[in-house]
Amino acid sequence: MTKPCATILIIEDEPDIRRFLRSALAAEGHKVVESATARRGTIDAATHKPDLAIVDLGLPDYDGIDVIRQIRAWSPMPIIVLSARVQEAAKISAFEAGADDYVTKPFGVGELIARVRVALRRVLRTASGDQVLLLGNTTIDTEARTAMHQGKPVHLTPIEFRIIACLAKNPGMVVTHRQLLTEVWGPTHAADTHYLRIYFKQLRDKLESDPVQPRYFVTETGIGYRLQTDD
Amino acid sequence: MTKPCATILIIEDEPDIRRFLRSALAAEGHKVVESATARRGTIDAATHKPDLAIVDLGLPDYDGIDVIRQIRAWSPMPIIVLSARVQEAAKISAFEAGADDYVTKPFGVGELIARVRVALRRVLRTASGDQVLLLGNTTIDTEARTAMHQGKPVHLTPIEFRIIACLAKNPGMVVTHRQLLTEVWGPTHAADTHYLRIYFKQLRDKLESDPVQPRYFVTETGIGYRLQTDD
DNA sequence: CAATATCTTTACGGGATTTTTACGCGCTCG
DNA sequence: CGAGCGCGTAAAAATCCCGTAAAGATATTG
Repeated sequence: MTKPCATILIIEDEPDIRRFLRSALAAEGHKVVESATARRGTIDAATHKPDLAIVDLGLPDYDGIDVIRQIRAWSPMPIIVLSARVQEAAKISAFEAGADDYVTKPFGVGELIARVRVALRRVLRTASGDQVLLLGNTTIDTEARTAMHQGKPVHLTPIEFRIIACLAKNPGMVVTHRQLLTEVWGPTHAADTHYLRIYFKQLRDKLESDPVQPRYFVTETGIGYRLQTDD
Repeated sequence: MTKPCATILIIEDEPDIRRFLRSALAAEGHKVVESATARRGTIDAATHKPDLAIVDLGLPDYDGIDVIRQIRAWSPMPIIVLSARVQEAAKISAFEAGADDYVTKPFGVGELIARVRVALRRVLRTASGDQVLLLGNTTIDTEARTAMHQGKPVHLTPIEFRIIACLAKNPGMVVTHRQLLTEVWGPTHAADTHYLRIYFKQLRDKLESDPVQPRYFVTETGIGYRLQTDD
C-alpha cells in the first residue's frame, strides 16, 4: 500500500482526543495540524490548506457546524465530523452544512482511520481519474508526486504540484484564476493573479516541449487556465 | 432545492427493509431498483448502471463484501453498506473492499437519506452539468468554455462567451439589446448597441458555416438577437 | 547554523482583447 | 425620391492582461 502522506487538520478542544488522533494519523504517514477552537480552526484551514479536516461539533467558542459552513464557502475538502451528539437531527444538519461523514463518540480508531482513508482515496481518485497524466512526451504521476519530460525526471515543487492537481481535477475544463488561487494559496490570495503567471511559466519551462507555444498548459486570457488533453 | 432524481440499487434480502427504503428514496425523487440476493445484485448493478448502491452484508447466497468487490472491479459508483454487524473489523474490511459509507442496523431513515444525499452530491458535482449547446456542426460547452466548429477548436474571448451564455439562458427566445448590454457590459452601457453589432459579427465569423446568412445567431431588427436551435 | 531550495515581490515589454472610429448597404417613411 | 435609421463590415487606437526576468525574503534541509 502506498503511503497516503496527506495533511490533515484536527479541530477538537479535548487534548486527550487530539493526542490520540495525532498519533494514529501520524502512524498512517499523514502530517497533522491541530486547532483547539473554532476560530483557530477556520484560520488554520485557510492557511495550511489541509487535504482533509476532522471537526468536533462541541467546541468552546462556536459550533462546529459553523466551522463546516465557513470551510465549505471556499473549499471542497473532505470534512469528517466527530461528535458526542447521537441525535439524528444533529447528523442531518451536519451533512446539510457540507460534512462528508459523521462519527459518534466513543469511536474506534480503526474505523476512523478507515473512514479517513476512504475520504482521501476519493479526492485522490477524483483529483485525476487516472493517477498518471499523459501529456504527449511528459508524464505526471499524481500519486508518487513525480514527473518525467522526454525521458528525463523533472522535479516539481509543492505549489507546482498543487496547481497541476487543481487543473487535473477536470481535464480540458477552464479553471478560473480565483479557483486556482483559493485552492492553492487560500482564500486570502484570491486576487493575486501574478502568482499564476510566474508558476505557469515555470511549469511550461519544465514540462512543455515548446514553452513559448504551450500545448498543454493553455491560458484563457481574462479567465484562467486549462489543462489541454490530446485526445 | 433541486430534486436529485438518481437511480439507486438496493441489495437487501429482508423485504420489510426493502419496502421501507424504497418508499423513503422514492419520496426523495429517486428511481429505485431492488435485488434480494448477491447474485442478482451484481447483475442488476451491471444492467441498470445505478448512480448509487446500498448493499446489505448479510445476504443469503454470498457475502455483501464480495458484491462490493465485484462492483468495484468495473465501477466507481458510491456504495453504502447497511449491516447489523457492529464490529470494527467488519467495517474496516468493508471500507477496504471499496465501500464509501457504513450504516449499522437499526438505522434512522433521515440519517440514511442524508448520507445518500452526500454521496450523490459528490458524484453529481464531478459529473458534467451537460451545458453543451449543439448548433449544427458547431458545439459550445459553456461549462468547459470550449467551442468546436466543423471539428476544429475555436477560441472565444470572455465577452463572446458571456453573450452566448446570455442567449443560451432561454434558447430560441429573443433577447433585447438592453438585456444583452446590461448583462454583459453593465447598466452604464445599456444604449451602446454598436458593441453588439461588432461582437455578433465576430461570433458569426467564428461559429457559423455561412456568416453572411446566419443560421443560429439571428438578428431581430429593432429588438435584439436570438439563438436559433435546430430541434 | 549555514546552504539550498522555494516562495514572494517588483518591474517592464509584448500580445490579446476591447473600444473607438469610419463607411457602405438596404429599408422605411415623409 | 432622398433623408434617416438600423445593421453589417473593416481597421485603427487604447486598454487590459499575460509572459518574462531578476532580485529579495522565507522556508527547508543537512
